[in-house]
Amino acid sequence: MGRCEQCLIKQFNNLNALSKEELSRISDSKDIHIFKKGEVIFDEGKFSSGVYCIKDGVCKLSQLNANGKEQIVKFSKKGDLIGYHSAITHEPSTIKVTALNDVAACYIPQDLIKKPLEENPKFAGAMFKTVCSDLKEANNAITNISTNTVHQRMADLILFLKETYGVDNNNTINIQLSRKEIASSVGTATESAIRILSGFKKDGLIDLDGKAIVILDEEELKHLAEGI
Amino acid sequence: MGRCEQCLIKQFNNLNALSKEELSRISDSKDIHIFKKGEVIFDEGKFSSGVYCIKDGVCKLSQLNANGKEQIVKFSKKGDLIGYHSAITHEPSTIKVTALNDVAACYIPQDLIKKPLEENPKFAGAMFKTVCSDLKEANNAITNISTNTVHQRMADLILFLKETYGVDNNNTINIQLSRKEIASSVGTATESAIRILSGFKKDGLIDLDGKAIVILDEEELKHLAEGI
DNA sequence: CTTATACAATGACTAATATCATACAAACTT
DNA sequence: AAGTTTGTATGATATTAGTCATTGTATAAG
Repeated sequence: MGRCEQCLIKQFNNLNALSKEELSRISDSKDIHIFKKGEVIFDEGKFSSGVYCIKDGVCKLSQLNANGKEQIVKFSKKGDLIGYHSAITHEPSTIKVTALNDVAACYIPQDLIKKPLEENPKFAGAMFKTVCSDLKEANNAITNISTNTVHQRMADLILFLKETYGVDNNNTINIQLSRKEIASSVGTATESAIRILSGFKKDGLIDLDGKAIVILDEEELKHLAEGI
Repeated sequence: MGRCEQCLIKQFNNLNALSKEELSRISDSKDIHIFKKGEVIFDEGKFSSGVYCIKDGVCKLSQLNANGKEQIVKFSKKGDLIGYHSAITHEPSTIKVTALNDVAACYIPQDLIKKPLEENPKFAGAMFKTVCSDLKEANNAITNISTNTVHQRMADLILFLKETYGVDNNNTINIQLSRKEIASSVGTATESAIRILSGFKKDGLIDLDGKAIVILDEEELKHLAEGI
């Protein structure tokens, strides 16, 4: 198994703020896991004894409301550290993390994150900025959901997915979500999500091939997202 | 002007994790401000060169969407540190902070916060946990707004205001918001907010006297908030 | 290969919420 | 005090989005 010291993933996260010794200690204890599409990595309400560093694949971070309706609050990116909140505060996790495709992730026992967080100001500062940035995004999501229409948010999601996961040379977005997941991210009913996607296709904004979404008219999607 | 070392407000925030020296340095440079009701303390898009420690009064933290519609993302509590994100990252503020009543706040130049954040692990850790907690709340708000009805969110807001700011011996909530602000917090149109409040009054859940809200049936409000 | 199960699509209908219009009351202005 | 602006309230209507029902279509399981 590869060593953290050589791992290129840490270019994408805060682990590159760690010292050689700290990294080496993590490397000695870490454990690589492969999660199959659909597998739950962390569950809401459970305690986590460590943190996952996402090497490959994409996860959804979601919450259930009182009626069991799911809301996706975030999609992970390569390098994301997952589950640090619960590991640090010793509170049960408030989010559920599920693999959207096959995910390779390194499990890091909580102590090896907590210690540098207390002792390494560079790492602590980087983590602090990351959480601040997540908070900023969450606030934007609140404003987006409550002041924009479902159409706008759908256009916004499509653009976000392109921005975050890229497209192939066919302009097909490099991540496939079910209609239900799209609905849970936008914050609408599955049928509404399907209808809006069909509408976008009819209007020539996108093309749909099963779960694959092809972007045809990015400019118009941007206009839509801005409510013009 | 009082010294931070003696200030009781820091029982409510992370400044009590600072050393005597750090506190003393802040005390030497701090500056107490009084903001009148309605005054803007920080504006969205502006850079902030420091942090405010709220001693007294309540602020709303809000964002404007593309069409100029306001969304309140948070209400401040006594002791809250406001504006640290912008001060630390040197990015323009993504939120606007407005006094909802007369607010007394101590201005602390950013360096006196940034330095302890880098050098004092206890303070850094406390701040980290605070942001994590804010993030958790923001995620809950996302789920709440997109999966619950306006009625539920209104009941939820009323209970939150009671919980956070308390009631007098008449069961009147100790903070007064305009109907527009209530709507901006719940994420609905002002008319809808007014209609729902009138409905709650008609159903004997609350009483309304101008901007004052009297809680009459807390149990039923809780049921409503949970969607029962 | 066939059956079972989950997912996608669409129509019909209903419910929730926003918008527009108007009236009145309260709070400032001059 | 009269006028102006801002906030509150409510009805009528339009729009949006959710729910229920049905059909077709993949995908998985036996």
